[in-house]
Amino acid sequence: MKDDFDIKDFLPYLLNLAADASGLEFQKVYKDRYGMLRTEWRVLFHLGRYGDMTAKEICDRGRLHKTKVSRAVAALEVKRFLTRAEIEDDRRHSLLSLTRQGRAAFDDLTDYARDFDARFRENLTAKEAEVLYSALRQIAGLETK
Amino acid sequence: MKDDFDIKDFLPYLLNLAADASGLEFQKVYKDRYGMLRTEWRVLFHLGRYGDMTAKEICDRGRLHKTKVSRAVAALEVKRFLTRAEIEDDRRHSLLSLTRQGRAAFDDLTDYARDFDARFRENLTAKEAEVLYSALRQIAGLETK
DNA sequence: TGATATTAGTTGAAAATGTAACTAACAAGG
DNA sequence: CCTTGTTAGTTACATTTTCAACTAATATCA
Repeated sequence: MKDDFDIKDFLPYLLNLAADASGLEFQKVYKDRYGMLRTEWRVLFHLGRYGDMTAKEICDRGRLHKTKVSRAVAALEVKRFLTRAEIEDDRRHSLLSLTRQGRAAFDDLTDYARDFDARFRENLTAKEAEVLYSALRQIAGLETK
Repeated sequence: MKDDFDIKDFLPYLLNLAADASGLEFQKVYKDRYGMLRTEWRVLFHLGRYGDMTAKEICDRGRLHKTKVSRAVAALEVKRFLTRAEIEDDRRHSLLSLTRQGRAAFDDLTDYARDFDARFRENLTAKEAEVLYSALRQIAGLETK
């Protein structure tokens, strides 16, 4: 029959609902505690986890458009979560580093994220978690690692 | 160790990446073929699949905010994909119905969505698909059906 | 029945996002 | 060097989303 297809089984739709639902709780945390936007949290995370880098590197690693990163970096700078340092031999870009305050926020949010993820995994068997995460990575276009 | 947690394993992040990636191809279809926005497609789908209903019902079923639905309905009406009919005994709301054109767009897009989903499932075993879809439904807060 | 509350839907302003055009610095070939 | 092209990042503008306030219709209940 033709009308048996339901949007609730349509993968992109389901993924969107799940992404929205799962992100809500965490969003409240970085928003309420630090007044950050999603992109700001992502930029903060990349610097905290992988060390100082340029905006370009964040774009590439985080699959973020340069205008988004540019604005997030500017906002994080105003809020004193990061600083920029000119790079001597190429003044087109600069190296971004977390401030002490930025590092503290990163630690706090990362703790929260880790707990959140662990809590979620408790509802799954090891096998299920493996299937879920690996499928998501594949859909997201991340190498299966 | 403290720094072993990676954002790429963080569920909300992974879900967002996957949702974006999976939605891209389909977005092009409803956008290019029918000039629709995401919310417009969703509204169209609900009417096509579940029959005539009010904007309020679409909000509830689709978990959409009323302002989004209001604007989507207005846009779909302008494009002649749906019509409104006053409800006699309660003139606060009206019953929305697809036009012939709206129905045709629904059929076309639904065919596409069904194929898309089938194509994706080909990469998974039955067991894997079951785990993935059921986990997503759970995260999304949909009853396990 | 008349005051108050609730519901469906709309509208306007503010915030966020996406797109394209732009600047400044460097690179490369002649 | 000097024209042309590329790269990093910013800015401006249009489109979307979000939030709060609003209107109109109905419900509630003293």
